[in-house]
Formats: sequence, C-alpha cells, structure tokens
Amino acid sequence: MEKNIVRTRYAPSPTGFMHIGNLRTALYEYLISKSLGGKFILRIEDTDKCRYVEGAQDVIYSTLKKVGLIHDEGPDIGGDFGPYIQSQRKDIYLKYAMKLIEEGKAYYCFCDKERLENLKKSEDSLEYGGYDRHCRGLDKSFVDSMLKSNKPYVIRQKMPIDGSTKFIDEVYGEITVENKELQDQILIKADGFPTYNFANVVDDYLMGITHIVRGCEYLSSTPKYNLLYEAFGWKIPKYIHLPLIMGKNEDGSLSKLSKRHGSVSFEDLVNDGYLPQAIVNYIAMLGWCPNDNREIFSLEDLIKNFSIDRINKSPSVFDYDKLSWFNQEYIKAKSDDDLLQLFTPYIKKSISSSNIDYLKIVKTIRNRVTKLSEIPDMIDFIQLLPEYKIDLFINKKSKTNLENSLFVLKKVKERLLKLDIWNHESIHDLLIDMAKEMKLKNGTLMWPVRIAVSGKLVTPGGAVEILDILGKDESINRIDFGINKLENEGDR
RNA sequence: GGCCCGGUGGUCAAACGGUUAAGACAUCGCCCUUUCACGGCGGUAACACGGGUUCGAUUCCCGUCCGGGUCACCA
Repeated sequence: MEKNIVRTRYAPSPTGFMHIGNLRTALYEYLISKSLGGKFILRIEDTDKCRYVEGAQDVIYSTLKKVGLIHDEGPDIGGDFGPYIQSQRKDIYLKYAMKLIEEGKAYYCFCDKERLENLKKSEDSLEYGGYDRHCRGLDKSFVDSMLKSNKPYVIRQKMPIDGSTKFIDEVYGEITVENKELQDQILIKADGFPTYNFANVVDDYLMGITHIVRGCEYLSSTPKYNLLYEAFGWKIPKYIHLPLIMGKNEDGSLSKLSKRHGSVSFEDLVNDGYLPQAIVNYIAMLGWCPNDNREIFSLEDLIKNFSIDRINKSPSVFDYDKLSWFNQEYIKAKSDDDLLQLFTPYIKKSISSSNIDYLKIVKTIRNRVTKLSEIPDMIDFIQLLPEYKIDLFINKKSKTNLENSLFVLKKVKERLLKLDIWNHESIHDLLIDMAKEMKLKNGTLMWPVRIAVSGKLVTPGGAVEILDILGKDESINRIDFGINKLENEGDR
C-alpha cells in the first residue's frame, strides 16, 4: 500500500434507493479524498440479512456513475483489499471477535431477547447504557457447556466501567463521552453476522481508511468505535462528521430528512426533473462553502476548491426552491442541442404530431423550465387547443377587449393567409408592421393572436413563437376558431 | 429523560474582537417586454436571551432557552 495516501470510503447498505443525505456523504467522502490526491473506496454493508433488497447494489452503482463519483476500489471493480461486500467477509469478523475473547476483551453472551426486553423496562437499565453485563463474568466451564449445547449467543465487547473517552473530530473539535453511557456492545450477532459498528471498524482498518466521513448522527457513538480500535491496538483514523440535512415537517418542525419530506432520494429528484449535476452542486453547498461567493461548481471545481476546514457545523434545511434555481442554471448553461436531447422525452409526453419542430420548442421554453417534469404541461396546448373562455381576450395592460380582439384576429388572419414564407422572422415582421400600420400597441395585436392560438392565459413564448411552431394551417385554423368564438359568444 | 452537537434574515451562508453584519434562494416593487419567464434595478428582512472577559463583543467563557441527534442482535 502506498504510504500516507488518503483513503475514504463510502459504505452504504443496499436499501434500494439513494437517500440524498447518503449521497451528500458520498460526495464529501469523494471530495475529501480527491482534493487530497487520495483514493475513494466503495464498500457494501449488507450485514443485515433482514433488509436484503433485490437489485439494490445496482442502484448504488448507477447513481454514483450518474453523478460522477467514480470509486477506485469496490465490489464491481475489485482492488487490493477485497472482498468489498461485507457478507463475503463474514469469517474475517468472527476471527477478530475471537481474538478479543481470547484476550479477555470480549465475551459470549447468552441473554435472550426476552431478558433484554425486561431489562429495558426496568428502572436501572440506564446503568451501563442498557445492558447489565449479566454474562460479562460468566464461568468459563459454564460458557463451554452452553456453547457445546448449541445455545445461541452473541459476542459483546467489555467496555470500561468508568472514565471517559475523548476524540477529536475535524469539524466539531474535541468531544468527550462518559464511558458509563456505553453498553457492552455487540460485535457478533446471534446469526453469526457482525454488527454494523464492528464490521465497520474492522473493515476500515483492514482497508486502510484514513478519514472516516459520515453524518453527525454518529458523533455520540464514535467513542464505541474508538474503544474497539484501542482494544485491537489500531491507529484511530481521522473523523469528519457532517452536519445533518433536515427536512421541514408539515407542522413546520424540522427533523432529519426522510421519506415523509417528499422526494428525498436521488431517483425521486431525477424523476422530478432535476439534473444530476444540479443535484450534486446543490448538496455540495449544504454544509460547505468556498471562501468566495461562488455557487456554481462542477465536480472538478469542487475537488479543486474543497477543504475540510470550511465544512459547516450547523444542520441545514433541504430547500427545493434553491435546488430548482441550481437546476435552472444548469439548463441555461446547456446548448440547444443538448437540451433537445434532454427535453425530447418530455416533449413527447404531450406532443404526438410529427410535423412539430422540437428544436423550436426547445428554444422557446429553455429559459422557462425549472425542472424537466413541468415541460409536458407547459406545451400541451401545442398538440391540442384547449377549451377556453373568451374573456381571456380581455387584457387591460395590452388594451384588448372583445371587440378589438375580433377585429385584430380578422385582419391578422387575412395577412397571414398571404404570408408565403413561414418562419419566426417573417411572422414577427409581419405582425410588428401590422401593429404599426394599424396604430396599435404591439401588445394589443399580439395578445389576441396568442390567446387564439394557445387558448391559455400563460404560455411559454409569445404569439410569434407559437405561430411558428404550429405552422400555417394549424395557426389559421385556431385563429378562425377564435374569430367564430368571438362572433358567437361575444355579444353576451 | 441521560448524553452529544448546534443556534447570523423564511432558507442556504460569509464574517473568525472594531464592518453601515456580505452574497445567493425565496418574497415585494419598478424597468424591459408579445403573456409568463429571462434579464436589469431597488426594497423588506438576521447576530435566540441573560451574565461575564475586554477599551470594545455576532465573534471568547458561563448559564438559560430553543432546535436537532443518539441511547438496537438497524445501518
């Protein structure tokens, strides 16, 4: 192994979806290692067989790939410290647990669930952090006989009874926890699998992880980890705890971001029409900021600028408005061609006619889209003129009413009919000229036309863009329809 | 409840003993305009509270309050 190289790891459990908080942790792990020229390792923590989810690992791989967090070692690509899936490392943990038993630092515990339950209910369960250390002093011959008769057991670590454990966190500083708060933690579960805490420590050590980056919900349990490192005589890595990402509850209170806060997985957000890069950029700014006012960062820029000492301590609230703003910025930065690619599937949801030029649509909506999912509703009128009320024609600012709208529409129809070249420029010039000729405000002429061809009060793009997209025949038809509508319904 | 962490506008977030306390999002107003947007300009809005330390505290210390996290054979 290369000396002194920074190694961070992302160690998700395969739950089947990528929680945004986890993604943020992965991002920071990646940034810390890459900004320091280190390696980023992926390890799957699947020690809870009850939670096994089919295909969950693929979600992890595909998400990391989509956002560009490329790992240097992992289950799919191997590495010198594999296997990288904990269920395939089961024997390793047992071996290390046994070592602790031999050294008198851990012990077999035969307490069953029922006893533990009762213990929790009792008053003095607060002592020793919840477990009364019933099996800590068991007679060796008794243990042997229990083992021989195949009694189920767990292996627990002996925690110090008094004193305190302190450690330095790179963002929170020195933290001290009284040892009596810590119960004799379980290392190996009755099913033979290691607990998360134990597997985590063993693997981090074996895989040479130098910086442990995780959410600060682990802050108060970190001493447990350290006591394990100490029991083995291993060097304690650097700790970097990240401030939590919070979600706003319906009653206005805050809590750790979770499903009840809406779309909180990466997939949800992508399905909602947010771009992966925008998501990454946004979550990077949740808990970290550069020393200037910059907000837009590519992953490469983040690597260049990231520094641990600018990680924030206080929790932050996930804000969809701000995410939308980032998303818009990323959309605006793209070329028309890129957007055509990106928008096409969403355009197709509303438009089936084959004679519509998608690129024209892209050009007119590109500055109005905040998330891709709103595209279909934005342009549905292009496919089919919706029903509308004639008072849409009345607009104070544009100085339009039913009468002049009808008049304008008739005139415009006449002239449009004679227009041979149908494109944005020719339509634009014609209408502007007409307004001048008729001594009307541009708006007075444009408004009725836009309403007639869209049937909507608010549209992406104005009359000219819509006429251009619709084409001559359809445009004339819709204007005709508007004329009839005004003539039939206008008097009343 | 014990323990741990946090507390700058509605949200994100600068400042690291002396500033008229930045900026961004949101919001409001105006301008631009062919609706809505985009863009431009401007406004409202914050150092949780009380004690210290100091010539001077948003900044350092203590307490209070508030918020969150954690106390599993889940990770």
